[in-house]
Amino acid sequence: MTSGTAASAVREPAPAEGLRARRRRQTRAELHAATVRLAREHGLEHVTVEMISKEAGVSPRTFFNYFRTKETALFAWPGGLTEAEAEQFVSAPGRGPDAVLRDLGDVFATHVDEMAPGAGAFEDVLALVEKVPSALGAFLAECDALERDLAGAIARRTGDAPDGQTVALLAGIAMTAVRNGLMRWARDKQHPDGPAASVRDSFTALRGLLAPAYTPPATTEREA
Amino acid sequence: MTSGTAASAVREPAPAEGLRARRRRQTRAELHAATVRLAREHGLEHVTVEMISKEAGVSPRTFFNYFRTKETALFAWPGGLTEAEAEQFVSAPGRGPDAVLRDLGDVFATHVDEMAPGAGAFEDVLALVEKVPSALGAFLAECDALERDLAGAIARRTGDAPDGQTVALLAGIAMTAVRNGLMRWARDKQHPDGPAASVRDSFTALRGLLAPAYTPPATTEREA
DNA sequence: GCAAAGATTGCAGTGTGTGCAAGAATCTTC
DNA sequence: GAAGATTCTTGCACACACTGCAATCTTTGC
Repeated sequence: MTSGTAASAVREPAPAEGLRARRRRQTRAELHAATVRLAREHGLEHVTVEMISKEAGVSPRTFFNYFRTKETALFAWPGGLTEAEAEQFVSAPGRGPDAVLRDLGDVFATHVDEMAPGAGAFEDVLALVEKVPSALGAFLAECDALERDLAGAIARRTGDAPDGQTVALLAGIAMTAVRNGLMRWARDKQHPDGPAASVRDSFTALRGLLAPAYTPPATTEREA
Repeated sequence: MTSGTAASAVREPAPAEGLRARRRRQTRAELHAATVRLAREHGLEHVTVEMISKEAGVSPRTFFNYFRTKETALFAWPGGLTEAEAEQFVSAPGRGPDAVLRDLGDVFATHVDEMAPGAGAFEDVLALVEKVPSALGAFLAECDALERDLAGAIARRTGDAPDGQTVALLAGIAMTAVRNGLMRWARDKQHPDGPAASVRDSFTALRGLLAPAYTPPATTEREA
């Protein structure tokens, strides 16, 4: 898959991404995939870095050029949101908490959707997070990094200082909803529609919880 | 410090706590203290389990009978709230989100206050959490455990199911405020009153954020 | 082409974390 | 109080995680 057939420059003049960067991205993805696959099969505690790197076709030493630990290799989602996702969110109208949370629900729902195409591996990773303490720590650290990114985006949208208290709290609350949605889905599988629906559900519940006076109008509708 | 002078049984009939449990609790505390002290002095990455155990007067092997890793030894706060704290919170009046969050602010403010008597070590540990990735993971995992405990208490108070969505979200939001208060205090040292005041502040900001229609009475001195 | 920059790898070495079994301290029961 | 059951400590051995260094090879920029 994705192999051979060096496509002659038809539509891809490789603008800023050299061959080097491409390969690097690829081996990283391969290491991640190998980690998840093996953890799924044998349980993370019985998977060694040696196995992973062999499975991915690189040396054990190389593994550590890509991931600090076995656990961090479980999570491949990029450091934060896409350029596009962030831009869309930032430039959306409304800067009150409710509007921000509404849009964040959308953003993360689509984000999760794109992130879990097969969803098979995603599911297993989340199950692992609940089971293995070290995996939990890595997962939460990853969430924390995402939260910081998120705070930046929120600040850009509301015009607040990036390190302000309000911004940080909003980001934290949003990530709480994301985690809640993901974990509930992984545990109860109560949303056959997939994790994205579960995340969206958590955001809805969150907004309902926060402003009982408001009771936002049935979601769905975009405010001008 | 804390050495010698085996106090003859004057006022301590040791009702339900045997000598064994007492010693166990003590060496645990000593290992924790040694870890923090050494990490503060040399930086966590340069502290080995061997150093810690030597400092605490036990064998390296014994260290692992108490803590799974070096990092977890940084955090000594017990698994959750005190019996008393929990009881008081559970039986307080009001079961809406705002009332719950208000009381949780109080609970955690006092909890943090009791936890950080000297506050010297506490401060360093939080600074470490921001600096060392592995420490961050351990810290967040610890917070997660506390969050689960908290969910139980909230459920007892509101009468909801302990694993319900609303309960989980409330607990997550509350822990977000706690973390925010602690980290902001450790970073900016903007609250000379100590971490408890900072945590309280975060809860106030959170409640103000959630229900803008409410605008809880006063308590805010400053605005961003 | 050629030189700078970057990636992979082997090797050696430190440190983490676990299973096991022997020994010492504490608790139980009579 | 003394024997016996628990529990804690510790040393030992071992697998594995992770790092620094230096050699080698590939990509890149000129």
